[in-house]
Amino acid sequence: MKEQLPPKYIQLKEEIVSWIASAQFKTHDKLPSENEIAARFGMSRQTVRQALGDLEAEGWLYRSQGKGTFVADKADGSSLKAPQGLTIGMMTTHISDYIFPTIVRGVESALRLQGGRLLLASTDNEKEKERESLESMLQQQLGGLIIEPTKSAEGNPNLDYFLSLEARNIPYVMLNERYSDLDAPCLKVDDELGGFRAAEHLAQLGHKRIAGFFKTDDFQGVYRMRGFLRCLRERQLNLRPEYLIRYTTEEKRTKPVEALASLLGHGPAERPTAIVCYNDELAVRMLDVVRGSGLTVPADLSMIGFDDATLATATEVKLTTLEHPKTKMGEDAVGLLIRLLEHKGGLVQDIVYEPKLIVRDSTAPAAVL
Amino acid sequence: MKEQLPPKYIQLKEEIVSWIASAQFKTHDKLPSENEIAARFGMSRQTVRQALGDLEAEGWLYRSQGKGTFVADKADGSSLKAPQGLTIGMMTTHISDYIFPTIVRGVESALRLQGGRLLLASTDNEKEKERESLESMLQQQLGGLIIEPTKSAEGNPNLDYFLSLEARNIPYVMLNERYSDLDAPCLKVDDELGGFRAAEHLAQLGHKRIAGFFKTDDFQGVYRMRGFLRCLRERQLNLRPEYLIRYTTEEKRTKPVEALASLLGHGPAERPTAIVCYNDELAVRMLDVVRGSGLTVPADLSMIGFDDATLATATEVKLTTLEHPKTKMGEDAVGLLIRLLEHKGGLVQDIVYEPKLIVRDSTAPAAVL
DNA sequence: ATAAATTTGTGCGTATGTATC
DNA sequence: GGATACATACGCACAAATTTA
Repeated sequence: MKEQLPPKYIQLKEEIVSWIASAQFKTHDKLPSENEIAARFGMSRQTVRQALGDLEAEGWLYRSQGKGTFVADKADGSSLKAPQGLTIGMMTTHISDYIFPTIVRGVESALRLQGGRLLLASTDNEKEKERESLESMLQQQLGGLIIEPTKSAEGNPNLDYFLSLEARNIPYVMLNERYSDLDAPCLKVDDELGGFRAAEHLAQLGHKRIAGFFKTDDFQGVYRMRGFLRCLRERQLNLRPEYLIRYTTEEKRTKPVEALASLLGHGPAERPTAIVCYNDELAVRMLDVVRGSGLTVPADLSMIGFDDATLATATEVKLTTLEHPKTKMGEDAVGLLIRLLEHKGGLVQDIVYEPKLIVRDSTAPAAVL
Repeated sequence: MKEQLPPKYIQLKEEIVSWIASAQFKTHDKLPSENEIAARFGMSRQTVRQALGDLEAEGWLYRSQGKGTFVADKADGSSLKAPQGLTIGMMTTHISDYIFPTIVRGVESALRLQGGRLLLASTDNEKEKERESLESMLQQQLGGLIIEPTKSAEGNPNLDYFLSLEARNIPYVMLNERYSDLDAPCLKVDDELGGFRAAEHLAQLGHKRIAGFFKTDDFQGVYRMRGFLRCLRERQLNLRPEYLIRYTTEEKRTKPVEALASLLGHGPAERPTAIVCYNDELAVRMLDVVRGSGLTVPADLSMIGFDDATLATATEVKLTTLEHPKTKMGEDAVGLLIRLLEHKGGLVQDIVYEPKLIVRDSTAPAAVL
């Protein structure tokens, strides 16, 4: 069985598109001449011309007799009217987990109203997958990109691709947090305020011994923790060191659960009377821990989560939580992108949502001592 | 002053466009062959090819190896040449709800491994939105389509779009159920078997009075109910008419809940000792009803759901349920599509998954009378 | 300012492969 | 199998626009 390779000119097209997608050649850069490409790839000039001709028709390049071949500016409609309709790319850390599907839903429905299409990819929080998906998406005619940054301590190895987006005048917005080295608008919840309001709610109910569990390998968790700590400080509530548990994504199924079990093992005068959980997903797991310790929520322990996930009302004790815009955030992201597309260059501002407290059954006044 | 004539291939393009504009050649008419045109206009076949190539890129013509060159249907904007890489469209009824995100996730990850892209749309179970999304997707160069049929009693008003897919040799597969008037492979769970196993499990635990709640405006629910009924019949368990509750999507938040509350209002000798719920989403809601009646699961009432959703373990009483392949189904859908793409025309078969019972805490032996 | 070199555009020739009928 | 039609690939020559020496 002979391996069927694609035709040479197709191979060359893919090669050249990858040059553009990876920002090796930016808008209005001059490509090597036809003869040079032919020599380099060991093909005839005619074959090169076929590839270049296709790419020109598809809007990737423009050519000028006597001058050369150049990378087209996809943004200005001169090259070619966008095939039809708008295609928006979206890259989220997780597709199926937690509140992310709800955000995607907002994006999709807002986009459909505009006659647009949604190209969806998941990074699974891995830089490598982010790179693969960026590369794949950039081979298309993208109208814009919505990206939820992949958390990483190692900086931003995919910066090239984002520069390529800018070079091609493709606008992009970020969700939940931003890459610090990129200057694009960001849609986020005021997590510091959320953390503060969570602690404030418990404090107003009379709780003194409040523990906090925060995932601190992303900014969301860090901000929620900051707001939490600020409230305790302002109210001059003492925070025992063992009442603040920080964990990473990898530890999320073990560390906070074990820590709470340990805390609840102490006597009634020692253990916390309320806890703040990084999000509802953790809070739901914590419910099991509390039950496992023979205690009940909220009588023995008040709990508060974040994000108002579906999970928060699936439980027996409906969770008090802080709301997250989810669907609206997705819709707003599309709206923002479209504004950026229309009058590009206009200055852009972040959209920050103020999280409201949703009081349900998992918080109650502290027992009077 | 010498008159400057346009290049030959431009002249030919104008000539051919005039043929189309004057309706000498109509949509899908076959043009003379390249050699014939070359001879007639006294130019080389290469020059003809250049003109035809341009016209094809501009959407006037389409060409088919071995058959000829034809006038394109300008109405469907499908004429532009493909960008690189594989783009798969997916249309699901709901993007954010329940188990659908997990299926999408399987599709996305399998596709990324192939260097492909996922174009996602939601129909929200509305034929109109399905049509919009199909139309939008068809403007792109699609490699294939994964569709979860939108339920409707009114047949399939979007049939022409699917026929258009077939005309363009774009393979598609269906999830969960099929449009009866379309002949495409389908990936589904054996819901009849699932319904049977659910009832069987309860029967083996000694339950005699088993109620069933099924959403019967889709085939999934109908099959689950059939399996449920078959088991009761085979075991000659009497089913009181009021123990079988059928409801529609619109009624899902009210009818089954009220029905269960009513059933549980009867005395211990009258009320059911076990219930089968259409899916885990309903089961979770039912848990609240049971608690509201002052009863406990599984001591007073055994419950079983379907699909092994995330919700099933978020509850205090972890739900016994029947598994659903979810991620694997998504991956398999991509694999099937790629097989169809490679040797299209090969006969294709449905993929049917056998649902396994997952026993957790919501089912227990019936109390001995 | 002119000429030479470079780069794309036009036009044609040949050969071979592959799909269709 | 043979004929036909389009697809791929390479070759050459010259024209036109632009840049460089």
